[in-house]
Amino acid sequence: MTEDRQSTKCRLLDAAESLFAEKGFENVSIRELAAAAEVNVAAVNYHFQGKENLFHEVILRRFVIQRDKTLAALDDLLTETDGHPGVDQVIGILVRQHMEGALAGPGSASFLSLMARQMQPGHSHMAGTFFKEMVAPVYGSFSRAIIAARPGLKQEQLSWISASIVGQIHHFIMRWQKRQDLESDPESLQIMLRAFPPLGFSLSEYSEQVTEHIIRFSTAAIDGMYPEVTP
Amino acid sequence: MTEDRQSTKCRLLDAAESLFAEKGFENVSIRELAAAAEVNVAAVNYHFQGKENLFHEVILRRFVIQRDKTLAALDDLLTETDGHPGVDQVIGILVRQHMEGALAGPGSASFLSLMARQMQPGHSHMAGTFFKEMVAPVYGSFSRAIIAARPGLKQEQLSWISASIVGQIHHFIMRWQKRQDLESDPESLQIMLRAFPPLGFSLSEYSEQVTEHIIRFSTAAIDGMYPEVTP
DNA sequence: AAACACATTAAACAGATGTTTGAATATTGT
DNA sequence: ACAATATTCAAACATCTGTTTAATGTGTTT
Repeated sequence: MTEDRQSTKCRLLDAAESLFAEKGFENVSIRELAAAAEVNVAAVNYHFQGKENLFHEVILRRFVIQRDKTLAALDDLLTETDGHPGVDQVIGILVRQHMEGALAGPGSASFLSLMARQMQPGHSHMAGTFFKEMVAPVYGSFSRAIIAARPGLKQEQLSWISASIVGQIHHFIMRWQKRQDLESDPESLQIMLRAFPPLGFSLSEYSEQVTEHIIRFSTAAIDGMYPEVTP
Repeated sequence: MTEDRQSTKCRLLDAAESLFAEKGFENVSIRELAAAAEVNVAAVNYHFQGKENLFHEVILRRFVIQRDKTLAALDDLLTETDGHPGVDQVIGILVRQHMEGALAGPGSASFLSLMARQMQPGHSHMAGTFFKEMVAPVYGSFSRAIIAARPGLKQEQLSWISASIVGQIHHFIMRWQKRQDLESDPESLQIMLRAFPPLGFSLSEYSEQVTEHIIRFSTAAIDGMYPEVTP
């Protein structure tokens, strides 16, 4: 049946995404995967020709979703603002899209965990696809939006700015994920909360606060480094 | 012999640090480790009571070195400036210490690679030690130095600022490491270089440019968000 | 020199790993 | 309804994993 044919493949992809994000590629056995997806152990080799390939398809699928969502959101902003968005609005979209994809998704922490693992040595075969399909389009669209907001900015200045912004985003996401890991170690958790109080709130509050901070921090930096030339 | 007793242990630690940073904990077998260190396979269990423990000792050793270097550098700055450093100087020290530790070390990419792996799920038992021995002291000293530079800043504002700075540092280091991985894939490398030209330079030039950018970006942000109250 | 604790060694261990097999079952096209 | 194709399944495969063993070597102490 056509529906079932996708069913096992799809159940495998879902289970894999969740498990890989949670425990890491090397720490998930095919048998564990098969059990979680309620399929036979041979299914992963039958449908994906190996564990490695399954991993590739998992992150590719998630990347495409994330990319399209971000591109659409940037597009919407440009039309809504008649091509003249604010820097804060553009940055806000980038932050929110990443936060949602990383902390909301099915299984709570899927996208950025996967991406972090993808970034590790040993998985560099996927790096090419990742840059071509994910980084390049999103970065291009983001750059155009920022330039629409600040026509004076040069390409190289933009490279630095976006790197600083993305770096902050990933770091704040990582902090939340680490916070979750430390639930089992109350003493360490307390130390972490003392050093970074915002982690004491709920996920949605944390997301809001982080978003607002990155926007304020980054726009202030941009304004300070490259003052807007308003005639 | 006393000298040799340390020799195998030390060779094992060195080999482990390099291999773990390069390939990741799970992707290095004890036999591989033993071969690299030119010791017997049983040595790691004899001296470290297991692979996991060896990993702990490896990152603990590196963390202590890194922590002490950073604390000393911050201390020096405070005495040199009679307790009144500039924000840019304080940030500069944090950035430079991280860049050196991450990109210079023996085996080229040791410290931050290890730290990134340590941050992964499954190694949370070390997270407690990490926060108590590494994050807390460095963050405390860094905070005091920043407050010495900007007496008006509140603790919570400091939390956000330092998170943004550390996030940038880690991200720029990660970019350089990923750039190295892509040497074998010229096409992807070219895409990466087009999106982020600074990676086209040498490591030392990259470090300098990154340091300068983070300092400028972050001080501009701080100045913009929390204007200095100069009477 | 004998006794001692420590270190190194090659070999073996038990278990988990990814993958393959070949038969059984289900789905499809005609 | 029948043949052809696609999928599922339990079992077996070879290999690699971390760890242990028991024997041998090494330097120090008595």
